[in-house]
Amino acid sequence: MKSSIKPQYEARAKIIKAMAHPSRLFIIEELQKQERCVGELTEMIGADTSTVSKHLSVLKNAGLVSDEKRANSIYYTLRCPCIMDFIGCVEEVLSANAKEHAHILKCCKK
Amino acid sequence: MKSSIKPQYEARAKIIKAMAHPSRLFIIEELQKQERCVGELTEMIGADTSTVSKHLSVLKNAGLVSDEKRANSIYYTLRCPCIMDFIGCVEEVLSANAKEHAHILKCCKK
DNA sequence: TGGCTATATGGCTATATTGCCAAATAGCAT
DNA sequence: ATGCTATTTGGCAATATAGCCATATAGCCA
Repeated sequence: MKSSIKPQYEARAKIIKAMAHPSRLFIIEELQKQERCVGELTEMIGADTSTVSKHLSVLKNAGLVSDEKRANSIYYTLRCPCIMDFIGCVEEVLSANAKEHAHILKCCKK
Repeated sequence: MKSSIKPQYEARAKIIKAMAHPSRLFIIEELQKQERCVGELTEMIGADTSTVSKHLSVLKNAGLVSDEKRANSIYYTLRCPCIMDFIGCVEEVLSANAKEHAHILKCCKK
């Protein structure tokens, strides 16, 4: 890969990697509905607070969410709602995979 | 996170994780333009053939590409072009990040 | 068949990620 | 100031990923 374009792919990969975790996908989807503080997300996910906090810092570091201090909590917001379109595409892949799998099963059964 | 929906997030994360690597993003983008065999991609990326082959198997395993043997090469194709829309969204995030960074620099300079 | 080309796999090491606990920090309230 | 609540950070062990080399496999061709 030409070294001139490599950094661009690395930058993209960094963002995508930030989304590539079940809990972080959950957070993204939840924040698309409404802003949430760490405690709320922690309870929904059911992991240690420190774990959720670290997930949020990964998302923030990638620029996917932003945070705002209010009262004595920190509220997180999704910065780029277009990300949700992508989830739709991922679902398409999943259902295509499921369809193919069913097809293979059907063919082998006879 | 409710255990009933957890598998869904895991399935999505698996697909996204398959894309979360510079070389694999490069492959996805290249295959969107045209199908390619392992040797061609290997040369473009500039890594060991085995490395590229493993990247392709990750993408195939996630259902993102499919392969077809022809002559004495194996040609890979992108299965879900909608993935490219997502790259556009990632670019939006990147440029928003860059803009914010520039903004912060500007504010601190005075 | 035997050799050749293209691709995949096994094995290994280096590195990165995850998730918990414990401890630090920050801000509000008394 | 002191304590309380919310969040972050450091440290650690378990696991996963990346990339190379060497080796295996598969199909074409003489």
